[in-house]
Amino acid sequence: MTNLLALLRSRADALSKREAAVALLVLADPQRVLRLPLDKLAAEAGVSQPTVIRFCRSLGCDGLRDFKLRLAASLAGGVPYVHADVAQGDGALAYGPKVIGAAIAALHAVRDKFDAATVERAVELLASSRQLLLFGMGGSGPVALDAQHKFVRLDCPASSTSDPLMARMMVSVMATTDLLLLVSNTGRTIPTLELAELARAGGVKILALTAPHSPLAAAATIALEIEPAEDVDLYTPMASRIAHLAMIDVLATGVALRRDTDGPARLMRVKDAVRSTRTLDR
Amino acid sequence: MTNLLALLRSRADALSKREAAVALLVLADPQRVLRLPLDKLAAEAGVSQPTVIRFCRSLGCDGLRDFKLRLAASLAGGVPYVHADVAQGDGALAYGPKVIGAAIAALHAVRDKFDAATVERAVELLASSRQLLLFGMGGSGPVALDAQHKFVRLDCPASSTSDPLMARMMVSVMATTDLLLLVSNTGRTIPTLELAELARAGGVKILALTAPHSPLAAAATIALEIEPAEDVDLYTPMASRIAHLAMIDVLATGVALRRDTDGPARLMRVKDAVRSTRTLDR
DNA sequence: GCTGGAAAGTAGCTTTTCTACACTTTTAGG
DNA sequence: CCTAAAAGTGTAGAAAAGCTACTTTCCAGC
Repeated sequence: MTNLLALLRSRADALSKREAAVALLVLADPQRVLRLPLDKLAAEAGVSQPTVIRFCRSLGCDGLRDFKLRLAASLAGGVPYVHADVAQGDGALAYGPKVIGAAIAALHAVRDKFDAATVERAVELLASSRQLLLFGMGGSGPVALDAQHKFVRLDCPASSTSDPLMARMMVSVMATTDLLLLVSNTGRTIPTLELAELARAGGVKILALTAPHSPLAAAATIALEIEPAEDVDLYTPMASRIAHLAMIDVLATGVALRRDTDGPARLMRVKDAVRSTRTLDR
Repeated sequence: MTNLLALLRSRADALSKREAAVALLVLADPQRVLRLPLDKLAAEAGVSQPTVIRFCRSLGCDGLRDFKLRLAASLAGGVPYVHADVAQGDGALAYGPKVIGAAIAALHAVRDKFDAATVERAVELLASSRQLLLFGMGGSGPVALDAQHKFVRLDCPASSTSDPLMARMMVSVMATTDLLLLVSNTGRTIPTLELAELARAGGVKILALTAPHSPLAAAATIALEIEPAEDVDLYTPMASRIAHLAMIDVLATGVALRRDTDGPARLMRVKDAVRSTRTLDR
């Protein structure tokens, strides 16, 4: 299901003269077209009713009804968050939704390219390892830390660090039943790659959350590949880091589900342990 | 323009018995409902045609036509990511998109409730402070760390910690031109609240990223409020944490734009500094 | 200028949606 | 416990919207 408006723009010249008149009307004010019935629509475009129907069919719709539904779907969310780069003059009202939109787009991309088989294997690996070491530098540091937080909640012994030296020490004493989870947006961060090498030498399995076709992806036992969305727009930093976090969520969920019998109870226990640090007064 | 499916879920109990039957049908298979005409729809739900119409009106729509258009809009993006709780038997193919969908929904919520005025003020505050201290505990720790990473990139001196004691020491020596950014999902974490108190006593301004109507929101100079989505579903942890991160992105973007003249150049410089840690081979 | 075919329009028909009104069930008050 | 109002639900038929068969118009190539 492609975006109808995008389709319309791209195929506008493949339409006949009168049909193009309808297209013009649609592009001018799509919201309005949704409310207009066939006869008014035809009148406004200066064409006959069947021409409007034919226009819909030319776009691959069943009829006007179907066309309107698809148009509504294309219009959802108000502002299309494709191609909405932040610009110099933007106020908060402009750049806020744009930045959030970029994050949403990144998540959509992850969902569309979601590779269930690989995730299953990754969860398998996570659930069966004795302990976890999480490592990420720079922007990936918080991601590793977040993952630690999640896995500890699920009763998987997990440590995280952003210090390459510390990480090397920890990896050097890891057993083959342990797992190293490496996070790197580019998959080309040298200390991370060196760490992967060290782990391989010691027979420690590696799960990588990184860019496809990167050196890190190649070095990993299992690679969860996420297309980096950086550098597209200087002002929309790190949309792909949100994608990484979402993937961590997915993994944690998978692990939680594997421990199915007492999984919920375990989570509850962790929640209870945290509760006493909260106040209830208003 | 709210999401119709979300609205339907929330107001499901305000409907009459027969109308609820229609609601059930819609929730069970929204895509199908779009294609069904009134009579079949009524038949499937086991109610009369006017009941279906009344159901639509109860939801604030003009009629069935309008209802369908809105439903189509709500469904845009393929899988309906409301009402998609992770269940025990789910495989990766099922829970993956659900978890990601929950994150997307959280971001949509942030975008819909986006308060530009407050963000403008927050950016103003951030841009004009001498230095920044970021604090968050538990799940908010990584968020604070991430924010530090972002603001340092933008040449705002920023530190972050999850250690309350350390934070207290740092706050006690902060000047009134400094800013304390507190992150707390619930807004009820006691150490965070105590830290806020300490800051207030010292005249240090507080920017809070937290739940609306929470004690922390009340204690802050400026509160960026984000509805916590936790506890709704045990297996979808921390969707609201992604919302927090997105808000950090927005703030960082705002600050970057304020430094408009040499903002891009500055960002470039940071990118260059990082580049030498990367390998290009392969 | 004629002809074949594509594009557009006319008019009427079907489907779909909606409304007016009647009946039933529930609720509140005496 | 009965009654009356109110809310909920259904029946039937009117109104609107969408669609199709067929006719007319336009245009390119012979």
